Amino acid sequence: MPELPEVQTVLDTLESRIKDREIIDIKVLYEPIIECSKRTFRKKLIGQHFRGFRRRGKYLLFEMDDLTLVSHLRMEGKYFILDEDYPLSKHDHVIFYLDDGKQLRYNDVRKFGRMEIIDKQDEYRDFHGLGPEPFSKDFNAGYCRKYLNNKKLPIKQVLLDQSFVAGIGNIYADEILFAIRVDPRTRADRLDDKDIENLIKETRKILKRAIKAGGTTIRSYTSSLGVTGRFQLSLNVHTMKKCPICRNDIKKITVGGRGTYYCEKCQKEK
DNA sequence: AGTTTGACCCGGACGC
DNA sequence: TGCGTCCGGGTCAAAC
Repeated sequence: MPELPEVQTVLDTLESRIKDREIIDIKVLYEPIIECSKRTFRKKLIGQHFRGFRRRGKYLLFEMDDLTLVSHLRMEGKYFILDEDYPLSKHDHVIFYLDDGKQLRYNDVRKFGRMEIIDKQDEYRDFHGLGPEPFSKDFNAGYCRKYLNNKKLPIKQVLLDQSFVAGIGNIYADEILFAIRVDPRTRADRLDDKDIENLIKETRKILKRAIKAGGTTIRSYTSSLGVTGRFQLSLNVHTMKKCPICRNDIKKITVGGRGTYYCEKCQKEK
């Protein structure tokens, strides 16, 4: 499931492939994907060009001439850039016909992804109640301390809360907590100043490393594989069998309804 | 009133 | 072959 680094990779890839292309037609094959009506969607977007490619949390923001097209991939959303004669997949839900003869196809097995159109001048700061970007200066020790102080939920659950910090999903939450040696079930308000400092530092380090790994994907990108943003992640705990540090078995538990991997030897509850 | 939980949307994967 | 169950990101309603 695409998290911040994957979304960034998808955006970078699409920018290199469709920047300044015009949408000359649109087919919506599965309507619930788009937040507005098919008519409105087509009317607003046909004739617009892909000018800017930005990200907010896990949202892709396509800045067009007069509006912004927002796309969320949720679980399995993917974009493909294909020739018009390429066979349609049963999971292709929205097709953008581009002025160079290519098609941008949105493909989503789970049909969980969503697209919406927003005004261009909308500020993305409060977008969908998202918290600060992990790389922004707003995501600092003071902010975290204040946010976590009155949270009794497991820290893992708070990391997944997009209003705390934007862009972290299940995989990176596990990796971040492993990196700072904190048990995922630890009450958020029990993290001390050192933990918080580590949390910020490791979050940035891990996401940055993943984005960098994504750059490799862009270079090796082929249209038939789709712009998935997926790449070989070097994971330490998530879906792992053995702890890379102490070689003990990695435990799998449920925290806040999510599958959670951790090492009971290396990650301590506070 | 603010915080936390849970249902929902889907279909592939997996177990029996 | 065929059921039933599980999984998950974000939203929203319900419960605490």
